[in-house]
Amino acid sequence: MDESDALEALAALAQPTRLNTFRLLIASEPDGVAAGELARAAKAPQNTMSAHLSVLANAGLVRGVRRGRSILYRADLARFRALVVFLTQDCCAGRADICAPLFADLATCRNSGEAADA
Amino acid sequence: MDESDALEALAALAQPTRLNTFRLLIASEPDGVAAGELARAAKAPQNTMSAHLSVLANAGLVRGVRRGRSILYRADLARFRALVVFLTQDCCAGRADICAPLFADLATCRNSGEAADA
DNA sequence: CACATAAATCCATTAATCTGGAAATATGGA
DNA sequence: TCCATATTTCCAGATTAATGGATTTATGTG
Repeated sequence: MDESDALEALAALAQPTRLNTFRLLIASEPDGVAAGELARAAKAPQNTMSAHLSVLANAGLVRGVRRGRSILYRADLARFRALVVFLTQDCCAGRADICAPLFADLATCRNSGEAADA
Repeated sequence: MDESDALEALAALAQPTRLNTFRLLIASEPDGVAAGELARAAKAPQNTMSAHLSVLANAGLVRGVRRGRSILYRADLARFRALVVFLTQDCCAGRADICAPLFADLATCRNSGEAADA
């Protein structure tokens, strides 16, 4: 993930329909959702959703594979993580003091998914 | 940080001059950088940079305070962290399995700022 | 006050993005 | 083969974003 990749990913997510679609796809991992169902969920025409999916796919954030007559889209979680890491590296590089509160914030998120554990 | 805030922040960062300016401002915390120096650093005309700073400021990612004749801009780290948390919550909510690799990725970043520690 | 510096605002031009109708392509079934 | 379904591609109009010249506002200095 270089700067150009990050810019493309940020631009892809900086659009309401695409952000919501991507969130839905993350929530739908690892099953994926067909293009038509994504269009219905977003209340958008099929060709409009297709254009949005193309933007997300070009940014590497989603991928579609044909499954019968449908094309099943899935979020690329590794790519998404790479984006988050790219962003956080800006504040972390040699500046853990600045970045530390981020780990505190994320800790809540982390624990919410773990059963009560050490 | 609601969805609308996140969209504005993403759009603000999805532009080369603004992303680089924001990264410079993070690196310059807590001192800040004057608007004119930011324009020089980005090799952009002063009014163009002013427009970009206005976008970043409206997104809450930076803030400018007058210091003599200059206006000193600083990154709003809390807001930036809120954006990262907003993004990661999508994959973390009840799905720690999906999100776990993110913490592994960020751990490198975390340790790079800490002196060898437990 | 007169002048220089720093940044924002105004404005117009250009470029990019969003949107959706219409047509094309791909798959599966009778 | 013929038809229905699912999705993409093509294309054009409408909206929004980026850019930079000229001007204006704000501040500091002599």
